[in-house]
Amino acid sequence: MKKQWRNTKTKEMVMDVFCCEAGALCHADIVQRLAGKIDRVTVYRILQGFFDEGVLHKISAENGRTYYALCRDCSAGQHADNHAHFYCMGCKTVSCLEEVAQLPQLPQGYSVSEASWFISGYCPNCRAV
Amino acid sequence: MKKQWRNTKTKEMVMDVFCCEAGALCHADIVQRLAGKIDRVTVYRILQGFFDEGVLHKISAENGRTYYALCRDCSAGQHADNHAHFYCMGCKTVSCLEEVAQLPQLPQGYSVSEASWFISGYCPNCRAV
DNA sequence: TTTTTTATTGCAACGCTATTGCAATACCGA
DNA sequence: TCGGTATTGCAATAGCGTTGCAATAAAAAA
Repeated sequence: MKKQWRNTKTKEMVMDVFCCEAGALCHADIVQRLAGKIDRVTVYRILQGFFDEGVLHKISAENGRTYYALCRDCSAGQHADNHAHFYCMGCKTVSCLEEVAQLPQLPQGYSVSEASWFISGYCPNCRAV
Repeated sequence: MKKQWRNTKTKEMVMDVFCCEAGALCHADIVQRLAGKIDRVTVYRILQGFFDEGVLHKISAENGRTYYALCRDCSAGQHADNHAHFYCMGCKTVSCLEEVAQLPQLPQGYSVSEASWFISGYCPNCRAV
């Protein structure tokens, strides 16, 4: 049986952080922005919860950290996380590249459950400097 | 100044493991196969060393672990690691899909330093079961 | 071959990200 | 308002990887 979802102040705070931010955020980002207000373990659980609800999507970065970003183009129920994610080595941020989306063409016999496309480099801003 | 590369028994053992294996291996895989013969820290350093030499390429899996695989299609000096990597949820192995290779088409202004394409699902063997 | 130089190894301790158990607290429906 | 239960905070633990250092061994020099 699925757990009942409950709205709480802590969840609201975390969601606010995401709404004020353009890119993707990792656990440490959230904790830092809400320093002293929420326990770090709670942040882990809330992020996982939002992910389970389909509100955030999850991005495993090369640095071992997990980033989360608001789902924008996800149609009701369907979780469309098939776009690329970009890590800028200049400003050290992770962002979604909605434009870069591609489903892989696998050899015969394979079945795909998830695909992630992770790119690192410099974003237009940092490259110019 | 670059360090001098030295051939040792331990490195040979690690390389043998890769040569006997089709897919990619993570640190724990190597340690397990060489249980009691090499220290775990040494394995980390040897893997990093082989990577620096361009003999192995590195794969960051979604599970947070780092896998390594022999470079096969890499022409001299050039490290061509632009193919996709596949994690089979059945046999829990990581393999290289040399056939699935694609350079990302990024929006104007971005510069790419690295790109990784990670797919999980079921391989032909495990799917059939 | 013997000596010298220095890369490499093993061991112990540490760092970072994330998870689990549990008692106390706060939501939400009745 | 009340009661069941999801949620929170705290402490402890787990997993993967790194660092420091003394001892060892490979390759170059004598």
